[in-house]
Amino acid sequence: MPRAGLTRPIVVEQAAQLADEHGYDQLTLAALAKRVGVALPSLYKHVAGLDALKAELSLQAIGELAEAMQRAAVGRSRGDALRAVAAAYRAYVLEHPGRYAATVRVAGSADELAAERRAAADDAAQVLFAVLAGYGITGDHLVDAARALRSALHGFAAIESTGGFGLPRDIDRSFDAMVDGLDRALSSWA
Amino acid sequence: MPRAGLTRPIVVEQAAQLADEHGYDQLTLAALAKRVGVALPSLYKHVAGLDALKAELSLQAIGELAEAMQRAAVGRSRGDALRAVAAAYRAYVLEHPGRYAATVRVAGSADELAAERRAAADDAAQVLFAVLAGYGITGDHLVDAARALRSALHGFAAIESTGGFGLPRDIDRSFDAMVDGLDRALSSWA
DNA sequence: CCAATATGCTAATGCCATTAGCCAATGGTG
DNA sequence: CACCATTGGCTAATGGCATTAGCATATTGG
Repeated sequence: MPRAGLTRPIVVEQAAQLADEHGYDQLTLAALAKRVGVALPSLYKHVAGLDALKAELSLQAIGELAEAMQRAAVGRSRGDALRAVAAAYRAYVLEHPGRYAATVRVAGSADELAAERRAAADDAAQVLFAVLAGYGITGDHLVDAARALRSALHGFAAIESTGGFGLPRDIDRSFDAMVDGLDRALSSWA
Repeated sequence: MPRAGLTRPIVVEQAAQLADEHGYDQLTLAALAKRVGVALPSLYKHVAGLDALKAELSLQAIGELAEAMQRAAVGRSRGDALRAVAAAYRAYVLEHPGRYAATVRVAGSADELAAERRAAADDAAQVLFAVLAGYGITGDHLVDAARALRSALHGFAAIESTGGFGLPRDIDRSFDAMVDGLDRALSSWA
């Protein structure tokens, strides 16, 4: 029997594409095995199981998102930085809904990768902190502002990517309005 | 064999409690059957299956949340109304994380209850619209503002209820800071 | 070229959802 | 009070998915 030539990175990447295309809840070892042309148990040569695969995917996605935000922020400040980072965040979620869903893990999942995942999440947080520092926000207020910003971005993206905005009003405009509102709120934060 | 005396409302309520106590992803017909002291297939006499049960639960939860928001809003306006509704929203999610998770359904799920669910979601939206009207926001801007408000509330609640806020900073204070920021943003919306 | 390792496979187990079909409890009616 | 239709429970059987065990064949380093 000829080999399929799978590797751990290939398996994770295929899982990411499968999740993006068909939804995170459709990410199953059976579907993944079919996609890569291999019998289901063969996947266990590359990943430790479904949970481990999801943990791996989560780590990768958080890293990708952090990097996208970082790229967007470089060379900008205040409103420009905020708008660019917000747009990058939203774009990532729309392009990679399955991966993004994977980033939402119950904290305290004590898997192998928990520490790495925390580190990647920290990278993303640092980008937000840098943007907020441009508004002159410091100390505890910085944490408050980062949480508010993250909440808004996550909430909007989560609702949009599940089709939760029912009304006909253009969603791009609503997003711009929200980011403008964030800019005003941050300009007089504390 | 003595009867367990189940009814459809009892089954749904027990499912809600199970989801709140052990997590929405732990809501399974097997676990529910064990909880109510009945063999798994017996549940099919009351609900059409797991998906139907989840749809039912979603509908109930959206209704409960809308009602909580409505009660909080009555007799208040602007900042007072905003703060009360936001607090009620957050409290509902923290008290009923499993139910809240059920409210997040991919739109276009063409189940029997889709229309009723839309109606319940509309009730909730009306509360937000009423609050925002107090800020003098109208027309398309009203939709934008409602989406921003909903995004912030949903995002914060979703992150908090999964333990996603890592840093030690007090979460209550962060929530208050976010709501204050929303108040400022809405006071100069468009 | 050969041996060690890596990568694939089939078979077997267990959990969950679903359907079919049976039987007993319940409640209304003559 | 007895009868019977309905209702709500059950067991058995099926099928999907995850996981583990054990086997066989490619690949690769020496």
